[in-house]
Amino acid sequence: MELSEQELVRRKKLEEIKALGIDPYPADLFEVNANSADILENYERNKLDYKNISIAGRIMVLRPMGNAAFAELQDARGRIQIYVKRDEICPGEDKTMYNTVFKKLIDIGDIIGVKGFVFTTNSGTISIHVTSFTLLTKSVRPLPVVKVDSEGVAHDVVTDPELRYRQRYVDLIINPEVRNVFVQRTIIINSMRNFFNERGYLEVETPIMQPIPGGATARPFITHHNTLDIPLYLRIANELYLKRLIVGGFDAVYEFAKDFRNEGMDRTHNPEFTMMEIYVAYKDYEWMMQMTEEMIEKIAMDLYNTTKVQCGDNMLDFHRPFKRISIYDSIKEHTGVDVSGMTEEELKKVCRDLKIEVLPSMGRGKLVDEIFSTACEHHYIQPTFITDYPVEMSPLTKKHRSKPGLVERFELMVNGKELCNAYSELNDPIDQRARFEDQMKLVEKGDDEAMLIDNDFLRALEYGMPPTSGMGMGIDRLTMLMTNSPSIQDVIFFPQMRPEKF
RNA sequence: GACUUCGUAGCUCAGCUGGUAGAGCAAAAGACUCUUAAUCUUUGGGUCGUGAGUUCGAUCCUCACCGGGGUCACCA
Repeated sequence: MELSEQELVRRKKLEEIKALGIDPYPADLFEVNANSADILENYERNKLDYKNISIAGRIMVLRPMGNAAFAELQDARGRIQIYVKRDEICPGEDKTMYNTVFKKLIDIGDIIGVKGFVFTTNSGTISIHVTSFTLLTKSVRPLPVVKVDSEGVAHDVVTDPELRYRQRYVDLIINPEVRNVFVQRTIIINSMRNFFNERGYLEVETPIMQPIPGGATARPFITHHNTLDIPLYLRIANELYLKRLIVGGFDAVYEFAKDFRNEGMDRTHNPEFTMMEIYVAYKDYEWMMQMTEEMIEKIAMDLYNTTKVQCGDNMLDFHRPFKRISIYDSIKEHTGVDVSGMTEEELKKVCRDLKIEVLPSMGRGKLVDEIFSTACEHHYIQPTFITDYPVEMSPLTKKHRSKPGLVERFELMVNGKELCNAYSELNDPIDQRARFEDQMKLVEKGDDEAMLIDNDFLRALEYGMPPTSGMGMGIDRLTMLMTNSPSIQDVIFFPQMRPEKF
């Protein structure tokens, strides 16, 4: 690997630092008793508390001016200006620490610790007057420099997605709003977790490697266990395992699950993604709809203290209750066609009229799903529950209590996209076996994503699962909505990419 | 997987109907003890993504490949 001019210079500085007897990567802890945000917020009110502070961070800007210098230090909470005066840090005859170490050997990107006191400069900037500093880490690779002018306009912002996603650490250092998106992601997850825990629901963990990939229709990743000498699949969902736990007697379980689907990647799909699934016994999908809207409203409040969230050009409002419409009514509303009583052939004609490609492997359920996706889905900007799907596209869902041919299922649409999927869970083991067998027929027709029979799951249902409602929500997509991020890559720290060549 | 578009200094970007490249920041040397996109003087830094072809000559045109983005397909 050939080094650039600047990398060579920094390595040379590293040697000079060592030659001066300074360890560029010291082992000693550096005691920190302050942070940038706290100082900027509270110094004016509480000046006495900031006479003797110790703070550490990365140097982002250097403004040397002869025998004094200003610099900006970035810590986990923000940035603060420091003021380094030669005769202050070098009170004696030996001015090496300032003239050589600080002015010549310290670079943008280096991590230092400083001790001193807070003051306000003549031009009104709260700053740290440094009395001593310690090099904590020498950086040997030049950091992209983004400068912000007095009007707050950033210059030379690094927007190159390749650099941002491959070197997320750099993205996080130089683009402060990126950190915030990920902090908000964690707030969302914590908000959800608190919501469930307050209700006494149990957070659990279930297998990621599964012998039969079930609970969803998707192509799985396959791996191999050497000792057992069997194929194992990375889970596409954890639904069937959580339901086994309901059979086992837990009355409410949930899991934030990493799921894996071996399919295309785009702005809304990453091969590994996070899904929250929850199952609550003795409830139905009507109850689950209410819980879902309550939970999402709370998440918005926890994030922004309002139910209104800007997302692209749309102002979303998560104020309860959300609108509800059945999938057939929705199709009727947006196409003028009543598909509720149609046969497979009639549905295929509707698809062709809407210029939807019809494949032989498509059954009734798939056709209705295609019609809805094409003609209706994008209309639902404000949160809307779509309810009562055809039985053919919902093999794990209980048949509707009053509408023949339908199941008790809802999906929540927001900003024209599906955000969650939920239903009254099918707990009739005989019916469940028949549904699996129908899925096998789809497999024979060429549908390589249809579900496989899970005999152990059926055995569990035979022991009896109480009436249960379950719901799954895409955490990445929820975070995209809530943080106004147009790409899933902006809400996953390390999105999947083709390996880089070095 | 298909189509489309992009790849020039550490970073952000110019450039050329084809004559082997410029700026700002960053870097180096010097000046400067309240700067804040600090300023001033000087200097260095590039096999123009990789490979092939066309041409007297390619960063520019053609093809292939590598990597990224977008649209579509598949899906959540």
